[in-house]
Amino acid sequence: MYAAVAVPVPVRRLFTYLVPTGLAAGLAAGVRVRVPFAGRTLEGTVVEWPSEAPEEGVEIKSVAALVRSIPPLSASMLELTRFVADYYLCSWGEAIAAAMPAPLPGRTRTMVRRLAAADPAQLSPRATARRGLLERLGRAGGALPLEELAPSSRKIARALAALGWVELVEEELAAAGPAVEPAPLPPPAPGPTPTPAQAQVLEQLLPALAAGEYAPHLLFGATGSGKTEVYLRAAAETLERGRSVLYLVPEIGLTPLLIAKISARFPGRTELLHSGLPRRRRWEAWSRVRNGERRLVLGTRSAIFAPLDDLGLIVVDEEQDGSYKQAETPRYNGRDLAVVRARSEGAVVLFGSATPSMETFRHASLGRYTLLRLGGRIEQRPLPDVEIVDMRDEYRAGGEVTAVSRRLRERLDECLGRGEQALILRNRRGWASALLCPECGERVLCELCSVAMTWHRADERLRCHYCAAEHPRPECCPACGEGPLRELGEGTERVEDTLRRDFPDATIERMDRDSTRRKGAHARLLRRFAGGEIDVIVGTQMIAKGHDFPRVTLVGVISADQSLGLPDFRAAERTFQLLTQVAGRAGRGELPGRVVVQAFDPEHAVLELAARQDYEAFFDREIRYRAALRYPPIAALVRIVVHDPDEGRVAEWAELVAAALREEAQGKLIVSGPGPAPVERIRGRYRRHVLVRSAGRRRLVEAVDAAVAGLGRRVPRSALQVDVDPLSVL
DNA sequence: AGCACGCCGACT
DNA sequence: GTCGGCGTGCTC
Repeated sequence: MYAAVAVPVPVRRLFTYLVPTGLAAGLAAGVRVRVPFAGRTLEGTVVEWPSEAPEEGVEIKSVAALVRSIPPLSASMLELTRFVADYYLCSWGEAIAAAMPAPLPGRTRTMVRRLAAADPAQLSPRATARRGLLERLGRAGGALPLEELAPSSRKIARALAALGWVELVEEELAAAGPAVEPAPLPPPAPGPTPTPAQAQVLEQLLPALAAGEYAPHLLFGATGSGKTEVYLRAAAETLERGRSVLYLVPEIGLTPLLIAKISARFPGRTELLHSGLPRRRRWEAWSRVRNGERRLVLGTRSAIFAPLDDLGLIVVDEEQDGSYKQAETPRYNGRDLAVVRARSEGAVVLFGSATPSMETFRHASLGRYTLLRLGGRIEQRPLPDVEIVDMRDEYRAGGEVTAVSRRLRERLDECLGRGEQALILRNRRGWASALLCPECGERVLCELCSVAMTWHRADERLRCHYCAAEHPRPECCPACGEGPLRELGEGTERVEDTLRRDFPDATIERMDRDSTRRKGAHARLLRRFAGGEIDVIVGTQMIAKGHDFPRVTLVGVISADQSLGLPDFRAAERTFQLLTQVAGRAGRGELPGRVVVQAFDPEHAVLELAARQDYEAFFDREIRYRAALRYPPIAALVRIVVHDPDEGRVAEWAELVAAALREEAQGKLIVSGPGPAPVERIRGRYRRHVLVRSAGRRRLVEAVDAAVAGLGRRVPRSALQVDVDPLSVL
């Protein structure tokens, strides 16, 4: 009897194992097994039952053990992970690995045990490493776990095992699983009465939930329009009908209020699932869901794989958020998988956004998704009044020009005078974005990446934002030796400093990745702001997400048009979303809001559309641009990055990749490149990319798969990153 | 990915 | 002769 096993290695195929008679009874599709693989033992998943052995020439090994502590994957989860493997072009084993919590270390381990025959005295006097290991084993009572040895010592252990001096044995560790006794569940709490707008949307949504069939919806409503209550009502309805609910959010850290709200509303039914949980907790949570003890999962991207059965509803809040896309293999998009999963399970999908992705809004406008419009802000609060400031006027006016315009200063003055609060968005960390040599015109670049290093004055370090490189500020230009260096571009630190000078009596704090690095710092900052201890927060895009601050009446945006210049087809979309989101922070309470947007190109259509908060006009404009250039969502896109420390090899391999794709394309795909990636070098690796586009996504992915497979040995697979539906091409 | 295998240079 | 460093190619 044979089993086809998916193992977590980047090889897009299954491996066949013999099933020992003793294990045959417990084996079924979806069961975890330990199998010998290339000299080690891996945990894999049985996915198929081939009736015959693979052809000649390979020694078929046997399944080593059945892992009983992990419940088998359900048929629908096998189907979903298989889809991930075939669509995002990774191995099935990698897809399964992404779908489950990371293995707990020490369920089983390999021990190196010294055998009686081992006598260090018989070793050659030069075999110091071997003798050392034998002696170390002796001191440790004869055995050590292989995983505790350094890689070089592992090699020696294997050599000694081949000589018969030590043996490698699998040791089972006691799997401590706390027994959970099911408690009777308290009834769900009633929520607030829906507003008329919410009630109207629910009137359309509830019949879809009652039908119990696949039905995608887009809940389109401004920040503060009350989308959360619609999600919760839909969840209550689904649970009521005995089906389970999956509620996805971009980042769990931003949702403490939501967590509290959901647990209060559905006591005892909710499970939190995200990669920030400690491994053990993650396994416990996963098991509770798998066992059916919890029927509502709130989680981030990877929770799309939550082992819920009879799924009736998937909520994807802030569906446009880039966090739904995984940056590493498998590069899946949780939002897109929501559709795949809902379709196969007959569930309702509810996407929510004030600024939907171009993809989702297009589906809605073509009628593929039901568009649910959630009108006006709660209690009919008006949209904020937006002013666009032309920064060129600041220079024309003469005098000292800082990142904070005269208009923004006036507005801040008024705002603080009324005892209200303000948020200032500057989407760039640090003090100065670059240090420039006035003599030779060079900027201080990272040694490993083709980007300028950022000056962080707070801790006096020059940092690369692409790799870990950092060093003190050079006295003079590293290129020509002249000095001193000039500061270019103002980041959050500098803006914070400027504001402190301009408003010495106000309490001003900064919120960016640097100031929130320490655990709890982010929450503490927000708490102080909510409590009125802070008047102004200056920060990066993280200030635009989550949280409702009723006393914020002013939002300022510094260099709003900067991100429009990025060489990325989504630059306008991202800028529009960020501006709309941050503008939505102004005037959420009783007080009216005001937004000051500073730009060097104030007439840019995207800024004007964002100022009017006119999403649909933005969509119509942007979709025409995407159509003209054949970019998503009009065409499907796959990006292949070739990267390696050797520039020549990258160029050569990228040509091979492009040639293979053109061969495969047969004129039916658009193959662009190869060309340098906009960031040409990261961490010492040169990068060139090829973009492939096509109207039909299935055909596109199959062609890329065939082309990459056809490259065989000519291009090492590890030098390629294949990104299906990339969010950015930088 | 990560492991074995094989070839090379350093060291004894 | 060993040993270990690194490039290549395979893993049931």
